[in-house]
Amino acid sequence: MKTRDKILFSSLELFNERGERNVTTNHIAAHLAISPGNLYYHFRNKSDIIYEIFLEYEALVDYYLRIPDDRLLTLEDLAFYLESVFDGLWSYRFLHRDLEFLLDSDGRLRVRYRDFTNRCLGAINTIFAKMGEAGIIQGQPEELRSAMSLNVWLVITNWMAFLRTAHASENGPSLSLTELKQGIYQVLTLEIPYLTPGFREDVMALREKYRPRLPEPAV
Amino acid sequence: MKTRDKILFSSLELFNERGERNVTTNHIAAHLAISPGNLYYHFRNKSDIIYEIFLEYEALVDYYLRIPDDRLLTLEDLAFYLESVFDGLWSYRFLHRDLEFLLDSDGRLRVRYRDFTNRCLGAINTIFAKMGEAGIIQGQPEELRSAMSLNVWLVITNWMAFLRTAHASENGPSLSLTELKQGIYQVLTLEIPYLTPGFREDVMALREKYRPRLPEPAV
DNA sequence: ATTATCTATAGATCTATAGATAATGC
DNA sequence: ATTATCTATAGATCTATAGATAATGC
Repeated sequence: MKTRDKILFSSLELFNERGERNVTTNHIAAHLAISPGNLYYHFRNKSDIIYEIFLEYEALVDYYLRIPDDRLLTLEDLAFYLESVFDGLWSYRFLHRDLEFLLDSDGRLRVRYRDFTNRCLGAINTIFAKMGEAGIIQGQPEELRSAMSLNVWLVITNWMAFLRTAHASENGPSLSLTELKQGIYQVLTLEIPYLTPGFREDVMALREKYRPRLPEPAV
Repeated sequence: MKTRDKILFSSLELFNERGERNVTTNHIAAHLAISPGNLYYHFRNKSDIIYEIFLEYEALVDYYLRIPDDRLLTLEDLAFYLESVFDGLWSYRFLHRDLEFLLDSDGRLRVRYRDFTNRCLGAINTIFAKMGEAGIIQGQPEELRSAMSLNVWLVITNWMAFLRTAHASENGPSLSLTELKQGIYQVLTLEIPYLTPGFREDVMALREKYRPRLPEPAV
């Protein structure tokens, strides 16, 4: 692997593990056993590294959210979308953690992220519409569908923060992909009232697969 | 006002305006025209300041979420809960922005915040149950109600991040309380399918008051 | 010749404290 | 006497670059 790619790879790893805020260019260089000077030869600064990593994330999610235009959606499609999106969130989990700061520090990223969000919202909206066509959920007026799509987005993008802040033990936050995917349970909860009788049972069974195993801490 | 209180007040102000990450103890002292030494006489470090501010926030939200046990809930109660919670979010908006880092840096705060979250989730759950009793929404099995409460929490706590990251213009994020309260529209969207015929119209009218005025950016 | 890497470091912060001095309360 | 404040600074980072050196490609 070229040094430039190694830097991107290690940065992602360190950012995810320790949080972007806790990782400096020195840490990244030290982790790769290269000099800081070398790192700065390949990237102008930390923002540039983050920008490149975001581009990877964006491409991945755009790829996951492709929507077939020649056939109806199936339950398998729905399961794939949910699994994939949470896989993506997991692989680039540092991004959503410090997102506001990152966007404040980099105008390019701000614009790009805004467009990305709108594209995702559009995709969720289309998925809802096509689930209506496929008879999985009842059709909804456009306005309700938009608001529901936005709620789905809010739940998806906030689930990890919830796990890390509310759920974690005193010992510090150790998050697993399994826990993260319990977010799917929450997303499907949003759809329950709209399920059609023909698909209700199957969707509820899908949802059940992601039910949190461990009891929540006492309320 | 005593210096100690001035420090808390100014810190909150600066944190909200610029983000906790961008505000150092030096900035706070300079803003108050006192010496850094003086600041450290009153607080051991920045974490201590944040902890005290969190205690204020916690007390405020706990106060807002009190639930009457001698009468049924009304629509006015519902409107009050929603308005108040978003007011609280606004006044202490820096907290949710850098929450994960703050909890990682302060174990006391981590435990305290976890308990706070669970208390809030419990309150939302109880409010749902009492709205069922009052006939505003249909009664729900406990399990669905818990999952719905959690979704309400996720939408509430993530709405501001959404505004700041996705909605903001290139010119940088200028967020208003009015925009923030459009989150109420999203929260009430979650309840639509559960509304009873007798209250449906009134709740939809309440929701309508918070509909975003400006069109969302094109998707 | 060009590309990649290292050494060394200037300059900018930031945190937190020691020790002196001023203000206040009894 | 005690409480509040200031001055001055040590020590710890971190970013980013200049300039030297090594490795690579034609």
